[in-house]
Amino acid sequence: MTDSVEFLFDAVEFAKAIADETRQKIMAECCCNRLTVSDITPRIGVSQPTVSHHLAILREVGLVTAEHEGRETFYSLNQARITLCCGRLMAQFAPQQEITQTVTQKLECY
Amino acid sequence: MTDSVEFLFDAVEFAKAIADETRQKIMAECCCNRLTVSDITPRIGVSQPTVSHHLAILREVGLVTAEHEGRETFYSLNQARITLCCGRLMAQFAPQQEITQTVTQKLECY
DNA sequence: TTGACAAATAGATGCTCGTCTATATGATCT
DNA sequence: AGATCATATAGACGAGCATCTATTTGTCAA
Repeated sequence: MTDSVEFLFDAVEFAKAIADETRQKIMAECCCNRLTVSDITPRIGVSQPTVSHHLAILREVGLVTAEHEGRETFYSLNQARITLCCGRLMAQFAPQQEITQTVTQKLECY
Repeated sequence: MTDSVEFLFDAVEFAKAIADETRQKIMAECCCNRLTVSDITPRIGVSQPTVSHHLAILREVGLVTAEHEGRETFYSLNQARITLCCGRLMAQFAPQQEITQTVTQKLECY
Protein backbone atom coordinates (compact mmCIF):
# COMPACT_ATOMS: atom_id res chain seq x y z
CA MET A 1 0.00 0.00 0.00
CA THR A 2 2.64 2.48 -0.99
CA ASP A 3 1.54 5.54 -2.88
CA SER A 4 4.80 5.61 -4.78
CA VAL A 5 2.99 4.93 -8.03
CA GLU A 6 1.67 8.47 -8.03
CA PHE A 7 5.20 9.84 -8.31
CA LEU A 8 7.61 9.42 -11.16
CA PHE A 9 11.19 8.96 -10.12
CA ASP A 10 13.58 11.72 -11.03
CA ALA A 11 17.03 11.35 -9.51
CA VAL A 12 17.76 15.08 -9.60
CA GLU A 13 14.41 15.97 -8.10
CA PHE A 14 14.85 13.42 -5.33
CA ALA A 15 18.38 14.57 -4.55
CA LYS A 16 17.34 18.23 -4.42
CA ALA A 17 14.51 17.43 -2.07
CA ILE A 18 16.80 15.84 0.48
CA ALA A 19 19.75 18.17 -0.11
CA ASP A 20 19.02 20.47 2.80
CA GLU A 21 19.93 20.11 6.45
CA THR A 22 16.62 21.44 7.74
CA ARG A 23 14.65 19.08 5.55
CA GLN A 24 16.72 16.13 6.68
CA LYS A 25 16.12 17.12 10.29
CA ILE A 26 12.40 17.19 9.58
CA MET A 27 12.65 13.81 7.88
CA ALA A 28 14.46 12.38 10.89
CA GLU A 29 11.76 13.70 13.22
CA CYS A 30 9.00 12.29 11.04
CA CYS A 31 10.69 8.90 10.76
CA CYS A 32 8.47 6.42 12.62
CA ASN A 33 6.53 9.40 13.94
CA ARG A 34 3.31 11.15 13.12
CA LEU A 35 3.85 14.82 13.86
CA THR A 36 2.15 18.15 13.31
CA VAL A 37 3.85 21.33 12.20
CA SER A 38 3.57 22.53 15.79
CA ASP A 39 5.35 19.41 17.01
CA ILE A 40 8.17 19.76 14.53
CA THR A 41 8.81 23.49 14.77
CA PRO A 42 10.35 23.67 18.26
CA ARG A 43 12.50 20.61 17.59
CA ILE A 44 14.09 22.02 14.47
CA GLY A 45 14.88 25.58 15.40
CA VAL A 46 13.31 27.44 12.51
CA SER A 47 10.03 29.33 12.22
CA GLN A 48 6.66 27.70 11.65
CA PRO A 49 6.31 28.99 8.07
CA THR A 50 9.73 27.61 7.26
CA VAL A 51 8.70 24.18 8.49
CA SER A 52 5.51 24.38 6.43
CA HIS A 53 7.54 25.37 3.40
CA HIS A 54 9.90 22.41 3.73
CA LEU A 55 7.07 19.99 4.38
CA ALA A 56 5.44 21.17 1.16
CA ILE A 57 8.62 20.41 -0.77
CA LEU A 58 8.89 16.95 0.78
CA ARG A 59 5.21 16.31 0.12
CA GLU A 60 5.50 17.27 -3.54
CA VAL A 61 8.01 14.51 -4.18
CA GLY A 62 6.19 12.00 -2.02
CA LEU A 63 8.72 11.79 0.77
CA VAL A 64 6.19 12.64 3.45
CA THR A 65 2.49 12.00 3.70
CA ALA A 66 -0.02 14.40 5.22
CA GLU A 67 -3.18 13.46 7.08
CA HIS A 68 -5.62 16.20 7.99
CA GLU A 69 -7.54 15.82 11.23
CA GLY A 70 -9.55 18.81 12.27
CA ARG A 71 -7.28 21.80 12.43
CA GLU A 72 -4.19 19.66 12.68
CA THR A 73 -2.21 17.94 9.96
CA PHE A 74 -0.09 14.94 10.77
CA TYR A 75 3.03 14.34 8.74
CA SER A 76 4.91 11.08 8.43
CA LEU A 77 7.98 10.03 6.53
CA ASN A 78 7.25 7.77 3.56
CA GLN A 79 9.85 5.10 4.10
CA ALA A 80 8.74 3.01 1.15
CA ARG A 81 9.32 5.96 -1.12
CA ILE A 82 12.81 6.49 0.25
CA THR A 83 13.69 2.87 -0.26
CA LEU A 84 12.42 3.02 -3.81
CA CYS A 85 14.34 6.20 -4.64
CA CYS A 86 17.58 4.89 -3.15
CA GLY A 87 17.15 1.65 -5.05
CA ARG A 88 16.68 3.51 -8.31
CA LEU A 89 19.67 5.68 -7.56
CA MET A 90 21.82 2.60 -7.08
CA ALA A 91 20.47 0.91 -10.19
CA GLN A 92 21.24 4.07 -12.14
CA PHE A 93 24.71 4.87 -10.87
CA ALA A 94 26.01 1.64 -9.40
CA PRO A 95 24.86 -1.01 -11.89
CA GLN A 96 27.93 -3.19 -11.44
CA GLN A 97 27.78 -3.34 -7.68
CA GLU A 98 26.73 -6.25 -5.57
CA ILE A 99 24.68 -4.48 -2.99
CA THR A 100 22.99 -7.21 -1.07
CA GLN A 101 25.46 -7.22 1.78
CA THR A 102 25.10 -3.51 2.29
CA VAL A 103 21.40 -3.30 2.78
CA THR A 104 19.99 -6.61 3.91
CA GLN A 105 19.41 -5.68 7.51
CA LYS A 106 16.00 -4.66 8.69
CA LEU A 107 16.57 -2.20 11.48
CA GLU A 108 14.09 -1.34 14.15
CA CYS A 109 13.10 2.22 14.81
CA TYR A 110 15.15 3.97 17.43
CA MET B 1 39.78 -1.84 -2.89
CA THR B 2 37.26 0.89 -2.31
CA ASP B 3 38.59 4.15 -0.98
CA SER B 4 35.33 4.82 0.81
CA VAL B 5 37.12 4.59 4.14
CA GLU B 6 38.73 7.95 3.50
CA PHE B 7 35.36 9.64 3.46
CA LEU B 8 32.94 10.06 6.30
CA PHE B 9 29.32 9.74 5.33
CA ASP B 10 27.22 12.84 5.64
CA ALA B 11 23.74 12.49 4.20
CA VAL B 12 23.36 16.21 3.49
CA GLU B 13 26.77 16.45 1.86
CA PHE B 14 26.05 13.42 -0.31
CA ALA B 15 22.63 14.71 -1.35
CA LYS B 16 24.01 18.14 -2.23
CA ALA B 17 26.74 16.58 -4.33
CA ILE B 18 24.28 14.71 -6.52
CA ALA B 19 21.57 17.39 -6.47
CA ASP B 20 22.47 18.95 -9.78
CA GLU B 21 21.52 17.93 -13.28
CA THR B 22 24.93 18.63 -14.78
CA ARG B 23 26.68 16.60 -12.11
CA GLN B 24 24.34 13.69 -12.64
CA LYS B 25 25.01 13.85 -16.37
CA ILE B 26 28.72 13.71 -15.63
CA MET B 27 28.15 10.80 -13.26
CA ALA B 28 26.20 8.97 -15.95
CA GLU B 29 29.00 9.49 -18.46
CA CYS B 30 31.64 8.32 -16.01
CA CYS B 31 29.63 5.25 -15.04
CA CYS B 32 31.61 2.25 -16.32
CA ASN B 33 33.82 4.68 -18.20
CA ARG B 34 37.21 6.24 -17.73
CA LEU B 35 37.00 9.70 -19.20
CA THR B 36 39.01 12.91 -19.34
CA VAL B 37 37.60 16.40 -18.93
CA SER B 38 37.98 16.79 -22.68
CA ASP B 39 35.91 13.66 -23.26
CA ILE B 40 33.14 14.78 -20.94
CA THR B 41 32.86 18.43 -21.96
CA PRO B 42 31.31 18.01 -25.44
CA ARG B 43 28.89 15.37 -24.18
CA ILE B 44 27.49 17.57 -21.43
CA GLY B 45 27.02 20.91 -23.10
CA VAL B 46 28.76 23.18 -20.63
CA SER B 47 32.19 24.78 -20.68
CA GLN B 48 35.39 22.97 -19.73
CA PRO B 49 35.89 24.96 -16.49
CA THR B 50 32.35 24.08 -15.46
CA VAL B 51 33.07 20.40 -15.96
CA SER B 52 36.28 20.72 -13.94
CA HIS B 53 34.36 22.50 -11.22
CA HIS B 54 31.73 19.77 -10.95
CA LEU B 55 34.32 17.01 -11.05
CA ALA B 56 36.08 18.69 -8.13
CA ILE B 57 32.86 18.64 -6.13
CA LEU B 58 32.26 14.98 -6.93
CA ARG B 59 35.87 14.16 -6.11
CA GLU B 60 35.68 15.90 -2.73
CA VAL B 61 32.93 13.58 -1.58
CA GLY B 62 34.49 10.51 -3.14
CA LEU B 63 31.93 9.95 -5.87
CA VAL B 64 34.51 9.98 -8.62
CA THR B 65 38.15 8.96 -8.67
CA ALA B 66 40.86 10.76 -10.62
CA GLU B 67 43.92 9.17 -12.17
CA HIS B 68 46.58 11.43 -13.60
CA GLU B 69 48.45 10.22 -16.66
CA GLY B 70 50.74 12.74 -18.21
CA ARG B 71 48.75 15.81 -19.01
CA GLU B 72 45.47 13.97 -18.90
CA THR B 73 43.32 13.03 -15.92
CA PHE B 74 40.96 10.13 -16.16
CA TYR B 75 37.80 10.24 -14.09
CA SER B 76 35.61 7.30 -13.13
CA LEU B 77 32.48 6.97 -11.10
CA ASN B 78 33.02 5.30 -7.73
CA GLN B 79 30.16 2.85 -7.73
CA ALA B 80 31.10 1.32 -4.41
CA ARG B 81 30.83 4.74 -2.80
CA ILE B 82 27.39 5.30 -4.30
CA THR B 83 26.18 1.95 -3.05
CA LEU B 84 27.49 2.73 0.40
CA CYS B 85 25.89 6.18 0.52
CA CYS B 86 22.52 4.91 -0.68
CA GLY B 87 22.66 2.12 1.86
CA ARG B 88 23.35 4.56 4.66
CA LEU B 89 20.58 6.80 3.44
CA MET B 90 18.13 3.93 3.61
CA ALA B 91 19.35 2.81 7.00
CA GLN B 92 18.90 6.35 8.24
CA PHE B 93 15.51 7.21 6.80
CA ALA B 94 13.89 3.87 6.02
CA PRO B 95 14.81 1.69 8.99
CA GLN B 96 11.54 -0.21 8.97
CA GLN B 97 11.60 -1.17 5.33
CA GLU B 98 12.36 -4.55 3.84
CA ILE B 99 14.52 -3.55 0.95
CA THR B 100 15.89 -6.79 -0.35
CA GLN B 101 13.41 -7.08 -3.17
CA THR B 102 14.15 -3.62 -4.44
CA VAL B 103 17.84 -3.93 -4.97
CA THR B 104 18.83 -7.53 -5.41
CA GLN B 105 19.56 -7.39 -9.11
CA LYS B 106 23.06 -6.96 -10.40
CA LEU B 107 22.70 -5.06 -13.64
CA GLU B 108 25.23 -5.04 -16.38
CA CYS B 109 26.57 -1.81 -17.70
CA TYR B 110 24.70 -0.42 -20.65
C1' DT C 1 -20.42 34.68 16.68
C1' DT C 2 -16.35 35.81 18.52
C1' DG C 3 -11.79 34.42 20.04
C1' DA C 4 -8.04 31.29 19.87
C1' DC C 5 -5.32 28.01 17.68
C1' DA C 6 -3.09 25.43 13.43
C1' DA C 7 -1.25 25.73 9.11
C1' DA C 8 -0.50 27.85 4.66
C1' DT C 9 0.60 31.79 1.72
C1' DA C 10 2.69 36.33 0.36
C1' DG C 11 6.42 39.09 -0.05
C1' DA C 12 11.12 40.58 1.08
C1' DT C 13 15.98 39.69 1.89
C1' DG C 14 20.43 37.66 1.85
C1' DC C 15 23.25 33.89 0.67
C1' DT C 16 24.50 29.88 -2.05
C1' DC C 17 25.68 28.05 -6.22
C1' DG C 18 26.04 27.10 -11.30
C1' DT C 19 27.77 29.23 -15.13
C1' DC C 20 30.73 31.96 -17.91
C1' DT C 21 35.28 34.30 -19.65
C1' DA C 22 39.97 34.99 -18.74
C1' DT C 23 44.07 33.33 -17.00
C1' DA C 24 47.34 30.25 -14.69
C1' DT C 25 49.58 25.80 -14.10
C1' DG C 26 51.48 21.75 -15.78
C1' DA C 27 52.96 18.37 -19.29
C1' DT C 28 54.49 16.93 -23.93
C1' DC C 29 56.68 17.53 -28.36
C1' DT C 30 59.65 19.76 -31.83
C1' DA D 1 63.23 27.10 -25.20
C1' DG D 2 59.00 27.74 -27.28
C1' DA D 3 54.55 26.13 -28.79
C1' DT D 4 50.61 23.49 -27.93
C1' DC D 5 47.46 20.91 -25.45
C1' DA D 6 44.88 19.46 -20.89
C1' DT D 7 43.19 20.90 -16.73
C1' DA D 8 42.58 23.92 -12.84
C1' DT D 9 41.80 28.39 -10.71
C1' DA D 10 40.09 33.28 -10.24
C1' DG D 11 36.63 36.40 -10.46
C1' DA D 12 32.10 38.09 -11.92
C1' DC D 13 27.27 37.62 -12.64
C1' DG D 14 22.60 35.99 -12.23
C1' DA D 15 19.18 32.69 -10.73
C1' DG D 16 17.45 29.92 -7.18
C1' DC D 17 16.48 29.09 -2.56
C1' DA D 18 16.19 29.15 2.64
C1' DT D 19 14.72 32.08 5.88
C1' DC D 20 12.08 35.61 8.13
C1' DT D 21 7.77 38.65 9.40
C1' DA D 22 3.14 39.60 8.35
C1' DT D 23 -1.10 38.01 6.92
C1' DT D 24 -4.66 34.81 5.40
C1' DT D 25 -7.39 30.63 5.59
C1' DG D 26 -9.51 27.15 8.08
C1' DT D 27 -11.17 24.78 12.41
C1' DC D 28 -12.77 24.32 16.99
C1' DA D 29 -14.61 25.98 21.55
C1' DA D 30 -17.03 29.13 24.60
